[in-house]
This record gives sequence, structure tokens and C-alpha cells, in this order.
Amino acid sequence: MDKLILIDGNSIANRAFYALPLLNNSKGMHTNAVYGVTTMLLRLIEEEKPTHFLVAFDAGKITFRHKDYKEYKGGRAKTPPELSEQFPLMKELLQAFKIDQFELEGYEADDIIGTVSKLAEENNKQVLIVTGDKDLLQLASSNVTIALTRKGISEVDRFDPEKIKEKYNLIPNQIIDMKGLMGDASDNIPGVPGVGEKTALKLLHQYGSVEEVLAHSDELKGKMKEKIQTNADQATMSKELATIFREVPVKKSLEQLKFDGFDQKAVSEMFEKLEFKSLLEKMDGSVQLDNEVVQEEINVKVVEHNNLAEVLDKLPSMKSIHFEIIGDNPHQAEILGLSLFTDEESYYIPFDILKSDEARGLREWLADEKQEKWMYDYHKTKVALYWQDIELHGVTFDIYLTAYLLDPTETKNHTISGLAQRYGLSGLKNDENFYGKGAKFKVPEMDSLSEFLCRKVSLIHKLTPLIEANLEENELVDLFYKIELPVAQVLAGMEIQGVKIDINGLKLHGEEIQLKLDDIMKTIYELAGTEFNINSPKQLGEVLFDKLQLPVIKKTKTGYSTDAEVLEKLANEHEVVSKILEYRQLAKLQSTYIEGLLKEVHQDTQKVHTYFRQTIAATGRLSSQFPNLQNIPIRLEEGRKIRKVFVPSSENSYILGADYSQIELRILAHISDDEKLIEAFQNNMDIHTKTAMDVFGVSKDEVDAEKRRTAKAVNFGIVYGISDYGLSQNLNITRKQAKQFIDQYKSVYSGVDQFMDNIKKQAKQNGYVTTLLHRRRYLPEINSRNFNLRSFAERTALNTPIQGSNADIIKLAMIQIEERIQAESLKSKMLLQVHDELVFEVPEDELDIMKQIVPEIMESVIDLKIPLKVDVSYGRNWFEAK
DNA sequence: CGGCTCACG
DNA sequence: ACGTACGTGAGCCGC
Repeated sequence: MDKLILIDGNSIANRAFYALPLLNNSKGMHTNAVYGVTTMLLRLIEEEKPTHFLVAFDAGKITFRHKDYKEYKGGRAKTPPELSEQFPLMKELLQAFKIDQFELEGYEADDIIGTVSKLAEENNKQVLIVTGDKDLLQLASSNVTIALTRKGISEVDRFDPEKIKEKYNLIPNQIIDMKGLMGDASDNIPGVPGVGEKTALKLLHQYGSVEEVLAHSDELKGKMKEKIQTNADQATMSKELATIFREVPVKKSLEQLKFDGFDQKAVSEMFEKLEFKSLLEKMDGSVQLDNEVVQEEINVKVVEHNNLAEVLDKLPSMKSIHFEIIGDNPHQAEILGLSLFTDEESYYIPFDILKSDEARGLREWLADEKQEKWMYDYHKTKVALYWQDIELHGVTFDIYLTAYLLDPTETKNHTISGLAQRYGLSGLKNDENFYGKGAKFKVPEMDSLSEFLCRKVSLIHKLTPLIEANLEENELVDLFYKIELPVAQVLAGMEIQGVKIDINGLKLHGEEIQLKLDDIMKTIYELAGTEFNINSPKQLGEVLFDKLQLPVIKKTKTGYSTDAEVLEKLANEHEVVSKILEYRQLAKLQSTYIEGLLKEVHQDTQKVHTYFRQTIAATGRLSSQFPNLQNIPIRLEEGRKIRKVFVPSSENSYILGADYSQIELRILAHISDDEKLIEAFQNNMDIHTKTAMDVFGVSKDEVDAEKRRTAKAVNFGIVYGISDYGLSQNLNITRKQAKQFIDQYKSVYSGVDQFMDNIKKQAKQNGYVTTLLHRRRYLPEINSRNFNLRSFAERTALNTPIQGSNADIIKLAMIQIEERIQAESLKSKMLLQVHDELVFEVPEDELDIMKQIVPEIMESVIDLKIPLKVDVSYGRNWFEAK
């Protein structure tokens, strides 16, 4: 069946404008609303596959409705110029999309949509109306669905008559009656004063329509009766105003609205003009490249045994290399092959050729430190190559790592094709498009594969100087060469080293937990009086809140919330609740940390080899995958025991941990230059106790556990970019109390207060914030008019310099410690980094030196206004190292 | 594949 | 009036 999409252009543009940050392109054009509309169009085209399409706009200020009620839409804030200037762009864009648009003096978009949808219905077409305006719900029918945007524009709720029935218990037409009674402030439709949605629905459920309500107004009581009767005319008029006029003289046939795909080239050009870089890329991926897209000539040679000598000859003149790695986990990834680039031609060397005896010279070249190499994702490649016994040295540039430094929040488009696009070197398909995704993944034939991979390496070659220039401009050169690139190498070493697991111990622990789980499960079923899947929040919610009738504390968008916070509050209401908490705790240990960890133990090494991702976290932190070894339990004793299975890889060795004490607050003291905070750290005071003394105005002896706990939460809050609401939630106190704590904190630590102000100003001015070592994070939403987006950006502006500087510092320490280990030929190995802590395995006879070296380096890598402090501990396993 | 929950810093 | 603490990854459920 044909499908017609009707878009309420003004409504969607408005939504997009207020939902998205006010994007500015290089020419100073505002493009956020156009951007929002564009993403919506693309999504609709892809997901709905419409056969017909129309976007309707309002035209003129005066509509027929003003004849009846001249205050219609009065009192509305004027459309800001930043939005109105975007309408011409939007219309131009629609032309490129070959989507019809229509507006008519005296009518609103609503009326046009009403008219066209009626026409379409009569011709047995399916209709989807996209709008942010609830009024349109009145048009719903068996063939007409309304997609109502919610929370910005990225999500929509679909309404058909059944859904409307479900939500309001009304038929679509009664939406008009609802508006008639409750009015609509945004359109200045008065309705009946004092009647809101609740009352309107109640009346309609009883009487059915405005007319019937008015006819039976005698039956109403008290205030309500009075309100309805005195405003009877107003209600009738409001209903009329809200009624969509479905007889607009739209001189368009359905045939004219036909949509059969957009003009690829025109749309690309439009995106170019608007500087929609990410969309340009997406376009590139969504369409097969054809003759329209100019691809550079490229001379590709597939290397076989017979022409290997030619490659070996040319090696000295080569710099750019690319290993194509399939799979996310470099410890078990497949390497397809290597491509190499010279100015005249590119070579693709399949992996089995690279591994052959004849290619030894090539492997030596790869391992030669003196042979400079440029590439994409050195870290992952180095690890993947290790498992194939191939060494890689001499890498001096990595376009992946540098792209991350240039914009650490962007993660998807740090691909080669994405970067090429951004730097105006189009012509490469993205991986998903080339290989297919999911089950459709397939490595194409050699011809096309070799060309694709040679294009990649040629782009690496062209991108390197461009990106390097960019690094320079952004003062990121040192961060890259002195920290990120060396740390990539350190990380690869740690991951390859791996952490030995006591598999037996882990299995035994698992069996123990299983016994407890079985037991608790039985108890839960008995107490609940029913058997259900405790792991299903949905089923659990039904048991707790429907069957057992416990009070609902919190809801999620899909139903009842059953998280730990809620369950703790319900613990006194029913015995089963604490059992569920216990079950959850153990189930988490079992599935994630026992079974999950066992799955990741490497067969040959009996170790877990995590992969630290260096280009994910927006703050510069690392993240850890396959398995994540940065979130092994420690807070609760039961979970902490898991750490017993993390053991040294050789006899007579120890696990040694070294962690920075209060590093984030120390960094805050340094960058805020707060006198009191600096003094506290110089005197090596317990910082939370000190904060308690200052916030509560008491002496040290008067700080009890409760006061210290509160002060600790305040300190955390400060680091996160505090809000009274957040603190109140965390401490389970009122917002007012939370605000008092914060105000008190700010008055005592005035330097911190000033810092918080300054950093926000700085962010607003520059559009980004930086860390101690110049790491940069852009905060485009810092100037948004959307309160939520702006507030979030402000908190990020506070937190990123702190969290990010911490990341800088520990990375520096890792590099220096590794250098020292090498220099002194120690056998100790760095195993893990957990944000503010490093974990090593240390032979017994190196304990003394490592206990000295590690904290010494960690404390001295950077000179701050306050000392850094490191605590060291060690034991026979990770648990004992506490 | 998104939502919920929960582990860590 | 708005509705939030900052940064991650993994397992499970249910569509």
C-alpha cells in the first residue's frame, strides 16, 4: 500500500530549533533547526519508505481563524531571527530532497495536512503525520497515524485511534473537545479557565463532547458548574478554533506528491553548503558509490610471491601502512593483510604472503624502529600483530589517536572514511557499507578488497600532514607525542602481558555463589507466593507493585523502577525485598564476574587480556573491555573476594597496587588556587573531615561519621559540577538543605567558587575547556537556550578539567614507570590502570625497589601547588593488595 | 537493539 | 519552570 508522509514543517522546525544547540557553521549561518529537520527526513525515508511526501508550512500571520478570534496565537513570543533565517534553507533542502512543500496564505500547516490526509485516506493510502502539535491527533483514523515528537525530535510517539483511546480514553475527534475545554496556552486558545487536562477528560468521559457538557452543565456541582456556565461561549469558540479545516483549496493531486528518492548530488551539495559533515559521511555510506562520486585514480598492485621483491625494493621510501583488522577485540582479531603506499602506486599484501618466508625483509622493516611509519590505530594493530608473531616499531603518527585528541567527543567518525570526508578527501566507502554489517558481513573478492585497502592507506598518507597541522593549531602536539603515542605502546604491553587468573578458585567461588543463589531464589518464590524471573525488572515490578501492592517509589519510562535505591526504601514493607537485593548482588557477581570472566580467560595463557581503549572517554580517561578490568568489585566484601583470583603470573611474585589519594580534589585545589583547599592538602589533612569542619563550622572533634559522610558527598558533588538537586538525591535530604551546604561550601572555599564561575565563562567564550596538559573538550551546548543541555554542558565544563587532568597525570606516570622498569631491567610488569591507580606484578626480590620507585614517580610527574600523594600496598593476589 | 540495572573510578 | 550529579562496560530482558 502507498504511504504518504505529511510533515508539519513549522512545528518540527520549532521543536528542532529549541531541542538542539544553536549550531553555527563557518559562515555564521545558524543551522540547528535545518539539521534537526534533515536527520528526521533521512530517518523517515529510511525507516518508513514513503511513496508520497509533503511538508506543509504556515503562511502569513493572519488566518481565517483570526476572523473569529483576533487574539488567536496572540501573546506568542516572536520567532527568533536565528530560526526564521533557517526557513529558506529548509525549503532549499526540501527541493534537493525532491520532497513537495506547500503553504497557502490564510491557512495553517495543520489545515493543509488535514485536507491532504483526507484526500489520501479517500484514495486508500496509508498516512503518517509528523508533528509536535497534539492538535493533529484529531486526524487519526484506521489509515492515519500521527507521530508526535517528544523530548526534542529524535523520539516520536505514534498515535493511532487505539493509542489515543488507551492514553485519553477518547476517540480522535474528541481531541477537539478536549482543547475546547482546556484551551491551549501556546495558541492563545482560552478554553474554560480553571479546566486543565484532568478535568477536561473527566467531563468528556462522562458527556462525550463540549456541546453535551454544556447541555448538562446543570448536573455539575459548585465551582465547576459556575466555570462552565459562565464560559460556555468561550468553550464553543475554542473548540471551533481547535478544529482543523479539511477543505483547504490545495491544488495538488496525490500524483504530484509522489516521492521516488532524492537527488543524491543535490543533497550532498546542500550538506556541503550547510557543513553537515557527519551527514555527508552517512550519505556516502548509504549509497553505493557510482560515477557521480569522483574517486581518485589509484594504482593498486596485489602482492604475490612473484612481485614481492618489487615491494621490498621500495620499502625505504614508504611511510604509510595500514593493517586491516577484523573484529573489535585485538587479542582475537583477524588480520586480512597490509597495504602500503608510495606516490606512484599502492600495494596490498595478503596476510599469508606477509607471513611467508620470502617476506622476512618486509617484517624486519615493520619491526625497524628507525623506519618511520604513519598509520591508523597503532595500539590495536600492535596487539593484533603480537598474536601473529609480528613486531611493529617506528610508528610516529596515528591518525586515529590524533583525531580523538582533536575532538574526543566524536567517536563514530574517527574512521578513515569519516576523516577523509572531514578533510575534503571524499571517495572512500565506510566499512559498514563495504563489508556489510552483522550477519551480512562478508569480505569481498580480492579485486575490490585490495582497492579498498589501498585507498585507505593512501588516505592515511594524505591525512597525516593535514591532521598534524591541525594538532599544531590546537596546541595538542606535545600531548600526542609525549603522552598519547607513548602510552599507546605501554598499554599494548600491559594487554599482551595480561593478568593471570586462578581458574579453579574462580569456579569454586562460582559454585559457592550458586548454592546461595538457589537458596535465595526459593525463599523469594515462597515469600512472593509466585515463581517468576527475578532478573526481569518487568516481572519483578509486577510482583512487587501489582501483586504485593507495595508503594511505587519511582517510575521509569517503561514501567516501575526496581533499582537498588527503590528496593532499599521498600525493605521495611515486605520481607521479600531484602532477599531480592541479596539476589541481585549475587546474580551480578555470578553472571558478570564469575561466568563473564571465565569466558574471557585465554586458553593458552590462562590469563585475561583486557583491551584498554584510548579513544573513547571524552575526558581522556581510558576504558577497558573484553573483559572490563576497571570495574572489578571492591566496595562490598562479598564482591571484593573476586579479587582473590587475580594472581601473579609467576611463583614468588606479588600483586602491587599504587593509588593516588584524593587526586581529583588535589587537582581542584591546584587549578582553582583556593587558599583553604591548598592549605588543607599541604598539611595532609583528611579532606572530608576538613570540609565537614568548614561547612558545619565545628572543630575536628565534633566531626562525627554523619558529618563526614555529608562532607564527602559535597566534595564529590563539587567535582561533578554540583547542583542542589543532585546533592539532595545523593544524601536523601531536601533541596533546601543541600543548597545550604553548597552555599556554605562556596563561602568558605571562595577560590573554588570563583573557579566554577571562571571555567564556565571560559567554556562559553572558547567553546571548549582544557586540562593541565592541554587536552581539549568542546562543549557546543554551553550556550544552548535549552536549560537541560546548557546545564549539562556547564557541569561538564567543571568536571572535565579535573577528571581529564587526572587522566593526563596518570598516563604520564605510566610512561615514566615503564621507562624506569626498562632502564633498570626489572622483571616487574605493569598490569592495569584503574583511573587513579596502577597495578603491577612484582617478583619478591623487586618488592623493595618497586615500593620505592612507583610512588616516587607517580608523585613527581607533575609539579602542582600541592603535593600528590600515593598509597602503596601489595599481597599474594589483588584482594590481599589492600 | 534499547532499556534497565549495577560494577568501578 | 525546567529536571540533573561526572566518566565508563557488561549482562539480561523483551520487543
